[in-house]
Amino acid sequence: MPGRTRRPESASRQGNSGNPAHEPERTQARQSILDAAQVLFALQGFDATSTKSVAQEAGVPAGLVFYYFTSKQKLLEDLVRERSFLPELEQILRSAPEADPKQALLDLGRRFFAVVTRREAIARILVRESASHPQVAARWHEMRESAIAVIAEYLDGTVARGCLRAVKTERLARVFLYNLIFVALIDEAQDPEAFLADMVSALLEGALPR
Amino acid sequence: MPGRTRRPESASRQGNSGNPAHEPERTQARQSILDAAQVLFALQGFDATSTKSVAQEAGVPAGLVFYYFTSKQKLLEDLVRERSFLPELEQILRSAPEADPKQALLDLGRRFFAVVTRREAIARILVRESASHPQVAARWHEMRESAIAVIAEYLDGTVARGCLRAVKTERLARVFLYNLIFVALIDEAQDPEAFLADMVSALLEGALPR
Amino acid sequence: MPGRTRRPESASRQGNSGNPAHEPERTQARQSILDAAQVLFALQGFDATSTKSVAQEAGVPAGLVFYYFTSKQKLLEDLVRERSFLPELEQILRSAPEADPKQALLDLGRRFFAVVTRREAIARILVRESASHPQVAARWHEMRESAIAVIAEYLDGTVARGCLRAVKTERLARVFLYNLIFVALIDEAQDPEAFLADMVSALLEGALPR
Amino acid sequence: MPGRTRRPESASRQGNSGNPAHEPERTQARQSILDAAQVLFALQGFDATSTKSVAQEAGVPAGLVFYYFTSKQKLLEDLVRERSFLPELEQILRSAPEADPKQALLDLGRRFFAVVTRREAIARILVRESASHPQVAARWHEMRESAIAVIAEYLDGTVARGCLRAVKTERLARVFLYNLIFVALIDEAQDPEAFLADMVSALLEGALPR
DNA sequence: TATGAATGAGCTTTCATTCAT
DNA sequence: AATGAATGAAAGCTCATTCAT
Repeated sequence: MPGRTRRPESASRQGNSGNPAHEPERTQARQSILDAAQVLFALQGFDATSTKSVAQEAGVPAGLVFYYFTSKQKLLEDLVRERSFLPELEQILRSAPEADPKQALLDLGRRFFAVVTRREAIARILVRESASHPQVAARWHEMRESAIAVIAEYLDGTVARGCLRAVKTERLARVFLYNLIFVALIDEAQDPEAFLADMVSALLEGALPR
Repeated sequence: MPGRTRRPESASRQGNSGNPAHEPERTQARQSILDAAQVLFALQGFDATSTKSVAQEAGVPAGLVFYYFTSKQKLLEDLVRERSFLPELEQILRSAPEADPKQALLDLGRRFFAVVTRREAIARILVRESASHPQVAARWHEMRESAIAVIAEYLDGTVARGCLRAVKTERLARVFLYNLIFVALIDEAQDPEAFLADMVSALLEGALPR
Repeated sequence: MPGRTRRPESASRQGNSGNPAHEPERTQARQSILDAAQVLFALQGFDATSTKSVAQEAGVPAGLVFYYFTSKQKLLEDLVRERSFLPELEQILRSAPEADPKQALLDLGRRFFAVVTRREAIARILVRESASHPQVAARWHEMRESAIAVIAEYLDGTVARGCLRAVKTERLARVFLYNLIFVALIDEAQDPEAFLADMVSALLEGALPR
Repeated sequence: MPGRTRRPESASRQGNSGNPAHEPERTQARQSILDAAQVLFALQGFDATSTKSVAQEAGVPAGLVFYYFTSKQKLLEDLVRERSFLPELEQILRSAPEADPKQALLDLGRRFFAVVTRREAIARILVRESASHPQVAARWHEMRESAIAVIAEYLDGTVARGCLRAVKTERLARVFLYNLIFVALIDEAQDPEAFLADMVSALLEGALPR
């Protein structure tokens, strides 16, 4: 299981090249540790993952974990800080088409699923460790609220254009996102696409007879 | 903090009388251990709670935990099995009034919040430990699906009476419940009552212009 | 080096028999750990002695050290508390003969050397670890002051009987004890008996011409 | 707290000019390390002080400690060798006035206290680490014996001048010094000046009735 | 000459679990 | 049926030391 060659999504995500290589964030070994921690914390949980197993999975000596991160706790915090997918999420939600609301919401939902799928490990860590780690909870909260703000902003525009009634857009965005999160990370039995379609219909059309 | 006399909600919940009193399930000490585990697992998480601290909080000798539950793992499983609030939840959701849909959904939501608040510890354990413990995940899943079934059943009646359009009631119930769970157990910053009102409006009236 | 059978000075020192054997202080294993700690701390110092080596030298499993003493620090504190030789020292200093002052002081000195030699390990620990451990420093201080008080008390009697000039007896006792301690525990190159004789002469007769 | 610019008493103490400036002993960084080690070893003890913290306190890169001293052990040995205050002590004890014995001893005592106070850190290291480090013990022993020799030499002169009885001057000097050391470095509760006065009186006048 | 990243052995401590009584 | 003393594996973390540059 410990693989020396696999490194999922770290190197590619860094776009800022050109700075001196001795910036700690750029060390190969450090990234390997973050990669390993990401996988193992998501899979087994923070408490059930030993720092030794992280080092092993990363293919580095055990002492290096503490050399780079000081403590296991800080490893987690640095992980959720540096591997946050909030920028990615905001960017992808912002580029929503100005199409009709239904298509737009479906599109937003699919983009959300895409990001969460790509960054599933870190997303699961956020959900799971929030209960024990205030710092993680803060990130998790920030991420939700930011996403809701972006979605609400889009809805505001739609309302302004007369395509939507003057509903409480923040609340609508919240309900929308809660359901996306639930399906993506908590209730895994649901088919995301089908659920998304039905949810969007429900939210747009309402259940009351017209 | 460890109290010898406090035993919140255990004894009263057992309705099965008639069986021999020396059945282990009915032992006072056993119940104390479950009570303590419930509180500590919810507060600190399963991994971060030692069996010793459970025994201490329960006011029983340390060996008794393993006498009654064989292993820490089994203590958790027995806990979520015996302290399930599914019956309570089903009963309270079933007694929904036949009033108009809006009032009914608001009522259902409030009842749900009431049950979850009363059984908060066990609810948090279900959410938190699902990721690591398939047995817990199964209970957690069963609980959601059962509640959704009850709510959908009610909605079916409403549709039959012509008070609601012929929507996919199971999906509507699911969206409804997901949001309740999210607000009750995950996003604690939200005011449940206000959120509930807006969510119900959204689901019933739809966002599209009429 | 680890000996299973050697247990220097513990069992013999306990005179209070008759109490239930499950008093922790009386456990054989616990005493073995204290014995081992006493030897190793004296020999290598507290910091340089691992709890594992203490357990090994005591012939008990490593976990037992923490079962009985909670922490390495507490092991040291319990050690200097339970193995204090203050009572022994006070008793032996009190039984000073009423003979002439010179013989009495020589006698006191020899008794002191005898006690310190018999309890050398713990005495060295007191001296050595005082710098880092306030609790040990407190014991060490208490021991000195108590011994000084006993000696001064004797000198007071001698002064009252006219055998000594009305000197500051507490100071004289202090000077006397400081030298004894120095020779017994710090400057090991000195021959105690010869040093004692000369010191007593000096203190009694004075260096000034008469 | 770690100061880059503070360097208490090192540079000034080196009187040996004329040798090539690139002798390691004269490096600024090397002296900073010795300064830091002196402070930290005295404060926390050798074992409890990490080489990293020494480098940090000295404001030099961690690797430099081993570059200059090879090992932590050797750092200690070089420290007590190079920072010995024996020359200082001998010089100051030698310049004793030829006044009457009482004044002379009081003066010697005060000078001793002055030197030890000024070089307190190194003095504490000598006392504390002697038990574990033979090399340190040797220095500590040498220092005592040298001081005793100087004092005894003075006393010999006094005896020759008829100001003192023909006592064993080496022994008298030893008792005198032991007490000074004890008060200066071990029993910190004592007021040095008052203790000194009483001790000198005791040693000169004797306790026996005249 | 000087540096700081890297290493791994070893430390203290915790804890689920066992078992004699 | 019930207990708590006992165990040892494993955890997080520290640190003297090395070495490529």
